[in-house]
Amino acid sequence: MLSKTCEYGIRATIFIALQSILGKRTSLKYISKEIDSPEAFTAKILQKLVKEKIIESIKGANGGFEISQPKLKSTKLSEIVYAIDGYDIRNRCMLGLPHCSPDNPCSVHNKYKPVRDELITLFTDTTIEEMALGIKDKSAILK
Amino acid sequence: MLSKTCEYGIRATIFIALQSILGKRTSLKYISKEIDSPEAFTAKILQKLVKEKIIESIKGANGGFEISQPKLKSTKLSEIVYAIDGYDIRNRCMLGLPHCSPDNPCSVHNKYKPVRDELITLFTDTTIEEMALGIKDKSAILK
DNA sequence: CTAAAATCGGACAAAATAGTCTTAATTTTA
DNA sequence: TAAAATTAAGACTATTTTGTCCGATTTTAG
Ligand code: FES
Ligand code: FES
Repeated sequence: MLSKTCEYGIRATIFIALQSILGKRTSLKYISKEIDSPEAFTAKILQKLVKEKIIESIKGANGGFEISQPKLKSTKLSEIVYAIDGYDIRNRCMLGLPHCSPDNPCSVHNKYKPVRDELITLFTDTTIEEMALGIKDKSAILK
Repeated sequence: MLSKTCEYGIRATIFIALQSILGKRTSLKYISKEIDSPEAFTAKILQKLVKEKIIESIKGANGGFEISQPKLKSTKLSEIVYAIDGYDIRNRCMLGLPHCSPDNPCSVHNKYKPVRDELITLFTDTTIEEMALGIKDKSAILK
């Protein structure tokens, strides 16, 4: 479904968001500890998310990662997914045919399309803040 | 979502099913041509499907692959998926947490679970015959 | 100014997935 | 019976994904 890279990226973003909501900046070391991910690998993913302007990084001592208040509310889960895994998921054929389309459908297209559409809706409707608040009020976990 | 191995496996099974409906037995060479897949790799996948008793193979000249009439109707798409990709998809956490459960949900569990359930329903409700008939009546394609 | 704490960037390594090749075994047909 | 057509099986290779390591850069604190 999602690559491991993307899974780590989403969990890291949620944790950075949580800390930002609490008014704190957080470090790579702490992030990878709290989301239970390999530190060096997570560093690479965070670099990507910084380049894609989903999170912000501050170098040097007392540096770390954070997300601005406006972005917490405006950034959707879909942006993380597309930044890391690309747009392929939006119109990939479930049976691997080169072009998924209603004109040349595979044998499961008509059943799969609605499910995939719901997944895309989930991605585009869910905000980073929303996910982070789930962690804050302890109705969800990160590891 | 599904591995390439699984995609090839499903497409191959659909094609074998179609030929069986038409009363014909079909060969590896023809299958990989008709589903546009690498021949040697497809051979490996078919071996697996034979072992799992989803398709039958007949060795020697005029040999090939086929599916019995009863199995065409009784075998579900889910059986192919589980045989090749395993049961993981049924309860894998979208964010990669080690155990997906409603007791310890990740930040998207409540939204994702229903979508995943629909996917599983798609798998368990769809028969091989149904998929093959879509190819037969030209309402679906295989490559 | 210097040392420590942090991210950045690129090369490298390991593991998983995808795919190939060669030889053996089986069956039909000439 | 021998050749041809076919699947079976195992070793091998290639590619992609996942992950590590190290040195450079930036910033703060003493
Ligand atoms: S053509 Fe296969 S899912 Fe659309
Ligand atoms: S816990 Fe993440 S999808 Fe269920």
